[in-house]
Amino acid sequence: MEDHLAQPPPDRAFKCNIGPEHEASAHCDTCAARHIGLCDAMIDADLSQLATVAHWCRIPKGHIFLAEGDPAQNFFNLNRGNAKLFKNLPDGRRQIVGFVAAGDFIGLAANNRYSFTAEALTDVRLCRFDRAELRALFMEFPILERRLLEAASRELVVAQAQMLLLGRKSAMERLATFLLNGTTSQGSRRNHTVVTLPMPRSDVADYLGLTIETVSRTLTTLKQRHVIEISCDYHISITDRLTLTNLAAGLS
Amino acid sequence: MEDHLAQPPPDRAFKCNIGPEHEASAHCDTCAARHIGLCDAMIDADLSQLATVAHWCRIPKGHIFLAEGDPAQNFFNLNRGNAKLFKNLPDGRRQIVGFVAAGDFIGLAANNRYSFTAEALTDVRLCRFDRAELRALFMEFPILERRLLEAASRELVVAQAQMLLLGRKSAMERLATFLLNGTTSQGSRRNHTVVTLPMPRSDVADYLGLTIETVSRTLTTLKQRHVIEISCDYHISITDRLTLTNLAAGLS
DNA sequence: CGCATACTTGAGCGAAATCAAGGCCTGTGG
DNA sequence: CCACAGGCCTTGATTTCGCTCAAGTATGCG
Repeated sequence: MEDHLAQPPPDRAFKCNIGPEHEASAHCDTCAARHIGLCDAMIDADLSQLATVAHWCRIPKGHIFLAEGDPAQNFFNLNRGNAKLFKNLPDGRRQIVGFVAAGDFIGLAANNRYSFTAEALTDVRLCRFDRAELRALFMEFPILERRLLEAASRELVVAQAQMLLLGRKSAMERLATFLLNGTTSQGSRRNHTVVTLPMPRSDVADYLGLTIETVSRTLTTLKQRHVIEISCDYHISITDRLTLTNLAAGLS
Repeated sequence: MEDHLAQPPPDRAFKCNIGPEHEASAHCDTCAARHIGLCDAMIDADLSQLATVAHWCRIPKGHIFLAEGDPAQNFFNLNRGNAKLFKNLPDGRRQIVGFVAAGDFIGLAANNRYSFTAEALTDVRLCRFDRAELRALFMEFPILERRLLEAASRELVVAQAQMLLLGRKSAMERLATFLLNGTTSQGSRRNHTVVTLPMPRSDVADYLGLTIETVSRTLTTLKQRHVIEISCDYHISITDRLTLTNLAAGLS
């Protein structure tokens, strides 16, 4: 009956990797320019100014680089790889609140302290921005703020769709929705679209508010109904998109 | 088996109330200045410029003033009253993604089209801003964008907490969390805090991803355990905050 | 080879949904 | 004034979907 709530997750010793000792060496100009999504807007501006506040770092797979409750000092832009963002309950239950891919920002949803923990799903490269320094830069390049506002708006839309999923959809509807979402970003041809999951079943379960057993059983059912095919655990091909779409909306 | 998804909700005829015919009459200077939360920041600026793009309107209780799927042309700041924001599934299942009170923005979570429907819980007064006009104003007052970014960040934090609730918490934990959240904004003294719910049980259920029966049963249990007292349906007083806090975290 | 990790499958259970009935309040109309 | 209808809430009985517990299988690695 002890209070686990305020405790940091177990294996965040790695956090030192984005501490001062690793970052003084190399500012990431290309990353800063390319991945903060401002190439076009700042084409005439002095990009070196942005580069001065951007520091790159690499996070190995499985490591936590940002913990719920920590002071929100940094702001990240994921450059390469995938990461998951999650919240925990004292007894270990976990909810993944989002997955991030290349180009995504991490830390928008932070005022004083981070509201979630971030863990690398693959080896990850990211740009770190000090929030205070970035804020100073906002003065000079207000367009920066606009981009972040747009990103936050998109995240809010996604979050609301996820609330509908978690609050009202059945296990089958959740899986169908999840699989379809995985295709939109990766060339959505009619049929035989391949969804690549960069995460194990346990993360799918924690994202959809289910258990791994239910995820597994539901995927098996979809397989038996010839809606999907599972080549290996991380590659699922959609063979009947129409049925999957109907299932996602709860129409069958 | 028809497609209800794209259809607007039934009773949004009222939307005309925020159409051109009602708004030419009175620009809401005080509202624009006071409620966009910029008094301090724009103290030296020409507030009339903001007022030129702000139009007030009144929405009677129960009416929908913004529908999921509609082009996101406007942006609102709620001035008085309460509203609920929700998403529907084709078969009628509903998820409330948020409640808004005085001072809150509506429409941050919109890129091209609104991602939810908004309905007045009480008589509502709000400021409407045309997004295009507002965007022009951003050029002059970049601080505006900063405020919106901060608001969006806060909303994201709340949304993520709600995902944890919907995905992983039990009915009792959901209700306890909900009641406690209701107190933070309204003077949270130790005990005997009164939570005023501006919405019926059905909305609580739709917000927490439960049925009205489960909400009712759970509240009854809390009453029987002397954790809360229900004077009337819309006024719940918390008599044992410690127990409620433990219940919210799943500790008992 | 043994072990660990991840996934699948089955049996049984339980929390919340569903179905159904009844109470309480408000407003309306005879 | 009462009768009645319609919301809204509560309570009870039953069902069900997904969870828990428990094997069992496949794959990768030292």
